[in-house]
Amino acid sequence: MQSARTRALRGSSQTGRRGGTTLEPVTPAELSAAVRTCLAEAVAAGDLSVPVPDDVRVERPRSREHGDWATNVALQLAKAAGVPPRRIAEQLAGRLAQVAGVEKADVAGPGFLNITLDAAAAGELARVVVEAGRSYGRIRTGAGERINLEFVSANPTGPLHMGAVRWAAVGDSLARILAATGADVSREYYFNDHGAQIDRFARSLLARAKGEPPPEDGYGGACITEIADQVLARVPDALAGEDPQEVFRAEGVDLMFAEIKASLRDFGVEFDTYFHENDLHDSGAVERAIDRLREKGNMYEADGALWLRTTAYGDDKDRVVVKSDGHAAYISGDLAYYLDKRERGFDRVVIMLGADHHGYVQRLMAMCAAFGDTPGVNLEVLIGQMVNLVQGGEPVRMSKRAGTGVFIDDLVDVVGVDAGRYALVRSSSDSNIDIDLDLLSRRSNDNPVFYVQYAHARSCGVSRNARDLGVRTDDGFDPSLLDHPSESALLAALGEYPRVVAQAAELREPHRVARHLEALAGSFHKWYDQCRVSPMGDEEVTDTHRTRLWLNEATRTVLANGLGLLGVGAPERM
RNA sequence: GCCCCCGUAGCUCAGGGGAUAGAGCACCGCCCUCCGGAGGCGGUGGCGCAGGUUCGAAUCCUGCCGGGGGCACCA
Repeated sequence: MQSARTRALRGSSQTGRRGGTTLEPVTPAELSAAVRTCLAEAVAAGDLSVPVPDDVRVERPRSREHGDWATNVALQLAKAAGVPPRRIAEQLAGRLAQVAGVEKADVAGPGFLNITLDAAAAGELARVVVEAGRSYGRIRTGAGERINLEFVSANPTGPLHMGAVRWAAVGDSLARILAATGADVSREYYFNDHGAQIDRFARSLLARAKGEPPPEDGYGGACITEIADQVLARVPDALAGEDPQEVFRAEGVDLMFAEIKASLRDFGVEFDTYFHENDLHDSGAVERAIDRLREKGNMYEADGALWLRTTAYGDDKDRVVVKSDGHAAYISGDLAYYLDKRERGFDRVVIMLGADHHGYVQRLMAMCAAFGDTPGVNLEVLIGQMVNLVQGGEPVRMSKRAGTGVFIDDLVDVVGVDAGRYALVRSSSDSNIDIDLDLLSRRSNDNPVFYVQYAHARSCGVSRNARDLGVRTDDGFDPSLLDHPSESALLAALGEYPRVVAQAAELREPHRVARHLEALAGSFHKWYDQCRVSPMGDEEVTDTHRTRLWLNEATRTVLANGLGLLGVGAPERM
């Protein structure tokens, strides 16, 4: 009987399993659809009178005893329908048990529906994953969206400190995840080369070149010395010219920017566009944005300054756009920049900012509305919390002014790109995170990236070994043989992966991918410990070996795809 | 004073209303006769406090306490 089922599955696969009308539910999404269909049938048959939800959540229960998958849909519907939850669940259970591939459906507790798939249906997922390969986990939930994702955008007055590095890791990963949902994503760096802090930077360089102490409001540190020296090397008579500060400004910003770009590239982060703030002021874009807002009736003059009426859109006070001295205020650049992005065709303008800028969110949203756009849709501002440096349990103060702190290249030098990126991306951006300098300097392996990377390397090793011993995936795939509890758990983790990607994209939370990979790696290590892929000694190669090799390949695929979304390498050996 | 984020195991952090709250590190004890022990198994140990909503709250709401970050005609 089992072999008949297996043959049927193989047959259906060859004729295009995914195109069939009587699909066995293999992925959680398919199972969810099956539950919904059963519900609709029960309603149509008059056995139940409840609204049928568009989406039924099917989840992996915490405990194995509760089956492979579970849904609380009966509990959700009970109140509105005025029907006891267990009765709804019982109706569903009866119908669901008839669905091909479902071994049993049990009602538990107040009205949970616990579903157990037969091993063949669950194991079929291994084939789905392997055949999809790199595209497993690439979904279509974001198809058609044009997203401009701006992140880092640090001022070119020094190297990138840990806070900026966090956004480099998180932003780049988010871009990869959004792209995996089918969205057209453009990475952008707003290069702030206009305004007073650049003047301070220039004065600081000039002072250092002259051997004078840094200006009161200026920057210090080794970096300033380096840049000043490089400017002098590039322009030997920089101090002799008519406007030495201008030379140091232009050359210094140029050098600093090149250094930042190089560091980011070494960190695996490349931007599609580096946008210079100066261009907005030079091109007349600022004036155009102001004109646009004036047409909308949102500008007014008072006290010799030009104001944007942001209070009309939820801000707590109006904002000065052109100061009474005639200079453009900082926000003027943001007005023009936002308009520019929209005119370049982006539906969604997403900006990642550190918590020290959160007070700016309200006026940005007001600005978006003042243009006639919809805040939260056309403009989204993601606020991430700060990185704290800790040494010996004590906080370490960072100061850009003084040139102290830990910078991107320091991190890469000490722990490498993979461990650095992973450590920064595995936590929610809503949390402050602590980076312990002692841990970094000890080069210890307690970064969970190794746990995940090792799982990938191990699966590569398993694959190499099995193939050396003559195990092939060409034939012999019999998913009903994947019936060990550790295989069921591993298959479940593989099956959840696409939804994790979708959720990470929707919530803009890349850490969910990292956490899921850790869970997947855990399931894999357990499986490895309990189920051999390669034959032992002079043992014959059987379908069990071959089928397990499929599962091994499927795991390796998902680990590699997931690490790819984090911008972390998936080594074949460690 | 007002606004945002956080408070979960000794430490660093997960847990977008669900069943017995998890992982890594640290600590204790096991597993090397075969696919890599950077692993597996077992143990110790926790939701800041008080109310509320709910059949059900770490999760949602309110207040308090504690930590972090903000509240410019600075950028």
